[in-house]
Order: sequence, then structure tokens, then C-alpha cells
Amino acid sequence: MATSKGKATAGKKAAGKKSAVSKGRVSSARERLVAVKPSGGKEDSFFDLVHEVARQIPKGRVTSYGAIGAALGTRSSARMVGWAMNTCHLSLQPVPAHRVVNSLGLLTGRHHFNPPEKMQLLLEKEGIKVKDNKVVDFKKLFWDPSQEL
DNA sequence: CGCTTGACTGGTA
DNA sequence: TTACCAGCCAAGC
Repeated sequence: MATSKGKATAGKKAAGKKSAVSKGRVSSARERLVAVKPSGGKEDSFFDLVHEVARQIPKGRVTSYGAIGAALGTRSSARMVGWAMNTCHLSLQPVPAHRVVNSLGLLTGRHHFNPPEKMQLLLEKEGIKVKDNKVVDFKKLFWDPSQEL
């Protein structure tokens, strides 16, 4: 799948804005995500980054919060990923949050959907079987962003 | 300005 | 085996 190099000259930093990314901890994956972003990397906040990764999840596949965090270089910040998903609905573009589950394959975030059963419904619609709030063959359907990106 | 919570994860008891 | 604890970073009160 010829991945467009893009090679966006991401050298410009939104100076003045001190919101998020104040430590300056950037990872290579971040540049990659910026490259695939339709906006061309206009937004570089951790939240939007998480949203972007979620959008890269192929239909019929799922991933975990920790996997996304690991792809961004913040493996231990799985919580932040979940927190970011909380604002995913605020994103200008749709985010398939239903494809993001925890490491156990449990639909822990379904309670944030409207209605809650929507998450399972969307997954089943894509061919993913969900039993007892858990993704069937989760290990098989697991999509690793750090591996695919 | 500081403490609590939160869609997580992995390790220890 | 399951249950609890500590780490992580950001937003809300």
C-alpha cells in the first residue's frame, strides 16, 4: 500500500498556544500521523492525534487504547487516549471510537455512546462479533497502529 | 491554585 | 485464580 511519504515540512509550531504539548515530547509517529492528516497537520494536539489514529483503523478491525498510546510514544498514557476519545465527538471529523476497546477486547467505552448499545451495533455491522460486551477473536481482529502506520 | 476523577494497563499480593 | 495498587497526563470543580 504505497504510503505517500508526504514529508510535510512540519517545522512550524503554533507558537503562542501553550495548550497541550507543552513539554515538547514529540515522537516519530506523530510526524507520520500529521502526514496522513487531511488538514496537513494543522492541529497537533494529543487529542486530535488520537482521533487521527482512530480514523486509520480499517473497517472490521479494532485496537486498544494502549496500542494507540504506544503508537504515539506514550504507552503509559492509555488513560489520556480514553480521555481524548471523550472529546472525539467534538472533532470536526467522525471518529470510529467504536473500534477502540481496552486490551481485553471489552467495550468499556460503550457507555459513552448514544445509545450505549450503539457501539456493539456498529461493530457487528462491520462484521465484528461481540459477545458479552467483548470482541470475539479480538486478538485476530486486533489492529496495531504502531505496526501498520 | 490544588485535589479528584477518568472510555487504561501491567504488576504484585 | 482474582483483587487491588501504582503510574500516567489532562480537564473539571
